[in-house]
Amino acid sequence: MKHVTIRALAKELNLSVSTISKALRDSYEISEDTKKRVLALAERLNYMPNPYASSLRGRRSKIIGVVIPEVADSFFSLAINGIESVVKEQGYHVLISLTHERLANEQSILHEFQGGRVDGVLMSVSRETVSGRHIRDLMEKEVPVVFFDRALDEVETDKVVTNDFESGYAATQHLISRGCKQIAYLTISENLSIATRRMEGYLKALADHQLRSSGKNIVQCGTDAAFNYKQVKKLLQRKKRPDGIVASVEKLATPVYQACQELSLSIPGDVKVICFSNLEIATILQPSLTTITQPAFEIGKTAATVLLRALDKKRGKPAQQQVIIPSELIARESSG
Amino acid sequence: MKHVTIRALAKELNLSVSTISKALRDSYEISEDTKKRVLALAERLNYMPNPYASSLRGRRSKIIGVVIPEVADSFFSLAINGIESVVKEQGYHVLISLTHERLANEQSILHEFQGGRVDGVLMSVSRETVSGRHIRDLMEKEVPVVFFDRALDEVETDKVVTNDFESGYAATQHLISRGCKQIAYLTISENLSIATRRMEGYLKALADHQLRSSGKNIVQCGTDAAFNYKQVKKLLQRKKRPDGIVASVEKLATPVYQACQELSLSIPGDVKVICFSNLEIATILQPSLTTITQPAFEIGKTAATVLLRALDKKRGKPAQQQVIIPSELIARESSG
DNA sequence: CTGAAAGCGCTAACAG
DNA sequence: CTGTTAGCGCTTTCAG
Repeated sequence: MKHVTIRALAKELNLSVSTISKALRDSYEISEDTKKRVLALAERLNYMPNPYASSLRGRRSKIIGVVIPEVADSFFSLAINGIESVVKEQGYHVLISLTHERLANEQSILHEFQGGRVDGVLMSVSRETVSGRHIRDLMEKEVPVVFFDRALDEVETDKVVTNDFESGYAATQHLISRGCKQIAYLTISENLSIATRRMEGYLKALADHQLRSSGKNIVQCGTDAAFNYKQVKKLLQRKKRPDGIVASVEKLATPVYQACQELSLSIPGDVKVICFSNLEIATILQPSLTTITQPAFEIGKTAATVLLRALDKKRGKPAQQQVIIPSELIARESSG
Repeated sequence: MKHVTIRALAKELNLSVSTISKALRDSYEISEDTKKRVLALAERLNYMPNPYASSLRGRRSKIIGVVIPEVADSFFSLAINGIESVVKEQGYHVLISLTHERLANEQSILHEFQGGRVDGVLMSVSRETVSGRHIRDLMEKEVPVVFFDRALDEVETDKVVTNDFESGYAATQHLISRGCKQIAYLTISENLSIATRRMEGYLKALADHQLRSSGKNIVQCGTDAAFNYKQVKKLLQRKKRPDGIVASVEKLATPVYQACQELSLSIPGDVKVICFSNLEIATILQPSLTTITQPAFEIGKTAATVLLRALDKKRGKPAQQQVIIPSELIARESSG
C-alpha cells in the first residue's frame, strides 16, 4: 500500500474529492451519513492528509522554527521541552536549526525560512549577532519572530527573557553578603545583551556596596573549554586572588571547579562561587553549587504561547510585548 | 514586500516560469546570459523557493523526523548535534518530536508522519515500546526508518547502536577488578532492549567471576526523581549493603551521590560507582565519576548518514545493516 | 447535500 | 535556447 490520497477515498466511495475533503473537515454541508462512511474508510485505509499540499493551499506549514546556538546545553534543552509542550497542543511541529554561535549560519537559516518553510520562529541569537537585518528581512515576509532568552534589543518584536540585570546584581550581592571583597566575573561575550546586562548588574552591585570594580576582574572566556580553563586558572593564580567568582554561564562551572581542585583552593573557603546554571547536577557537586537558575522550561513555554498568539491574529500586528520571567538564586554550599 | 514567487520573477524579466525554474536550477538548456539575469534578479528581490511547492511536486520534503523520548538528556542532545551536522550538509532539516517515553505519543507521531511530513525518520524508541506495528506501518509507506541507540529488535531496518552487552559486562568487571563482591544494578526499564542487554552483560560478568547474582540487587528505577532517590537510599540502607553500583542510565548518578552523602557513605570507600553517562561534568564531581561513555555524537552522525543513504537509493531496498559503535569506559575516582 | 473546477508555487515533459 | 502545459494533493468558491 502506497500513499492514500483523498482521491483514492473518493474513487472508493464514488464521491467527489471535494465531498471527501469537506467530510474530513467535518463541514456542515455534508450529511452525517456520508461523513460516517468517509471517516470509516479513512480509518480503515489509514489515510493521512499530505501536510504540504494543505500548506501550499493555505500557506501555513504548521511548523515552528526554533533557531538556537546549541542543543547540548541544559537551558536550551529545557526550553525546547517547554516549546514543544505548548506547540504540539495546537498541532504544530518543531524544526530545530542550530547556529553554533555563528552569525553566518543564523543568516542562512533565516534566509531559507523566507521561502515559507516555517510559520513562525522562536530564536535566541548567536553570540556574534549584533545587527538584526536578517531578522527583520524575515519578519517583513510576514513570518513572526519571537525572541527568547537572548534577544536583540534593536529588533522590535516580542521578547521573552529573564531578569538578567537583577540576576547579575543578586548574584554579586549574594557573594558580598557572604563577605567577598574581590569578586571576579567570568563572561563569554561582549555583545550579547543578556551577557552585558548581567555584567551591568554585577557592576552596579559592586558600586552600591562601595567595592571597586576593576577591568582585571572581568575575564573573557570563549567556546573552547581548554582556553576557558587556562583563563580561570590564571585568574586564580594571581597575587591578588579573587575571593568570589560570578560565572555568568553554565559551562564555566567546570573550569572553575577543576582549577580550584588543581590549585588546592577550597570552595567556599578560599573562593566562593556562584554560577548561572540549570544543571540538575549542581546539587551533587562537592561542594554543591550555588546557582542563578533560569526558568528555562517556562521561558520556552511562554515564548511559544506568544508566538502562537501572534500566528493567530496574524495581520493584527499586536503591540510587541516584553515578558520577563525572573530567575531564582539558589544558595548552596559553594557560596558558604 | 510579500512573497516573491517564481512567477513574479518571470513577469519582471518577460520570461516564462519554466525558464526561470530551469535557470535557478542551473539547467544546461538555459543560456548563460539568461541565467545571469535571473540569478541577479532573484538575489535582488531576495527570492527563496517555497519548499512545500517543491515537496508536493517531487514528494520529498527535505525534512528528517527525529523521534526521541526527551531532549533534556545529554545523550540525545549530543546525538542531535551529530544528526544535524550531517543532515544539513545535504540541505535537510531536522524536525524534533518527543515521545516523553510514552508509546501512545510515539504512535501518534509516526501516524502523522504517514501523511508525508518527513522524508525519513531517525528514532530511539520509548520505554514502553514493545511492538513495532506503528513503525512498520510507516515503513510500508516508503518512509525509511533508522533506529539509533534504542532499537526495536523486532523491526527489520537499519540500526546504529552501541555495544550495550559488552559495556554492561565491562562496567561490572571493572568493579569486580576493584574488589567489589556485592554489586547492585540500577535499571529503568524491563523491556527496552538496550537496558536488558546491559543487564545481561552485568549478569554474565557476575557469573564469569563466580559471583552470585540476586534479584534483590537489581533495582528498578523510573522517571520520577524522588522515587529513584528513595529506591537508591533503601538499597544503601540494607543490612547487606552493596559495595558496588552499576547505574545503567545517566540520570541515576544524582540519586546515588545524594544518597551516599545523606548516609555518610564514602565513594569509593564504602561503595564504588560506575554510571552510563555522557555528562561532561562527571569529571568535576567529587569524587569524579567513572563512566561508560557512549559515542553519542558519532551515533547520531552515523545514523543520519545511513538514513541519507537509504533516501538516496530509495527503492533500492539495500539490506538493512546494524552498525555498532563501541562505548568507552573511563575510569575515574568513584571506582577508586 | 454533492460535484466541478480553479489554483497554491513549483517542476518536468513536450513543443516550438 | 525558451515557452506551454499538466499536474503534485488539497481546499474552496461556485454551481447544481
